[in-house]
Amino acid sequence: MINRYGIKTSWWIPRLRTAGFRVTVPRQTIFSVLSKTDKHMSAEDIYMAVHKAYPAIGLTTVYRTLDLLVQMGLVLKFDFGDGKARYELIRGQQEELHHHHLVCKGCGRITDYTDFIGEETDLIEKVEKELSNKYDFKIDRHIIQFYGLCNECRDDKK
Amino acid sequence: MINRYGIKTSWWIPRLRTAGFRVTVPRQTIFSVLSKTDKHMSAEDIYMAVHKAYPAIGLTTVYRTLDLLVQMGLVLKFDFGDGKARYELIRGQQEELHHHHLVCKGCGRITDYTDFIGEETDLIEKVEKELSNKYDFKIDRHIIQFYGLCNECRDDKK
DNA sequence: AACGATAATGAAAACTATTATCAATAAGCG
DNA sequence: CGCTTATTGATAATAGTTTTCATTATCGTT
Repeated sequence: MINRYGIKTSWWIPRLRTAGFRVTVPRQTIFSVLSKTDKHMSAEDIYMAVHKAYPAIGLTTVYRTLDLLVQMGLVLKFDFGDGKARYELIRGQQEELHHHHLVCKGCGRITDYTDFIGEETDLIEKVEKELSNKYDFKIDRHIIQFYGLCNECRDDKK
Repeated sequence: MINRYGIKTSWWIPRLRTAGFRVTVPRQTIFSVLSKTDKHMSAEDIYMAVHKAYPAIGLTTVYRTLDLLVQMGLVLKFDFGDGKARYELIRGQQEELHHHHLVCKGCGRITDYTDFIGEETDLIEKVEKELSNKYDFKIDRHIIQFYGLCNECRDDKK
């Protein structure tokens, strides 16, 4: 379905409404950009993409909307050490809990991986449980990131 | 041994010299601060500690020296999501490769843990190997962090 | 011990990502 | 359609870090 602004309505709209927020053009546009990519975009990236469709939308609003989406639990915010935050739409429950990355230090390319997640998940859960006990911590989130060089950024390939 | 500035000489001094760098008062002072703590200090923290002994040492030099130490592989730089980098002296080889953290989102307290590292290490190595193959990535570093609330920052303790 | 080349330093300015301010705009209810 | 007020966009402000550049200090040589 298309609304009066020519933006496709989405399942998250009712969630916005229910939470007492207004459904606005910027919010729909930003969500739409996130929903159409598998990239790990920065606020600036998203701003530029959004800008193409609606040049009037400002960077401030992009930041505010991203915060909102993170608060609502629809988007994950990551830091890969290059000084800017990256945002990624959550597409499934499993993905929310175990979302691990492979980061190329050369080109900055980020790869989500879901392989070996089963084994990892088991161990992570065990470690979380034991750490919680030993250090009396209530753990609710973890980050696992591998850093290295992708094939494009290596020159050891003869 | 104590040098002419009253600073204890340290094993890393020869490494500095060998790498062609000069041994200076700021560098020794900064290294000394890092070597005497088990905290995860920010550049500002280190600057303030260093400032007590040598008020003339500037923040810029602290940043530069920390970069140098990271480049030399003597210090690890971490990001725990509060907008400032943290630095930690590497004390052993094992520590360099598997250095995992527990971060309290309330007070920001950071705990190094070495428990379960054995099991973790095995799995991490396996995952690294398989990811390297599958995605043709050369992995040389990883980050594992657990986020939650420590006992002090929880109020569910009756 | 003094000299001299130049690496290292410190103060200040510049930079970058992000956040706060505030008047103008527009969503959604009646 | 109009009213209330959440939301927006432009701008300024902030915080951590980096760059610039003239001054200082290290260390091999005298």
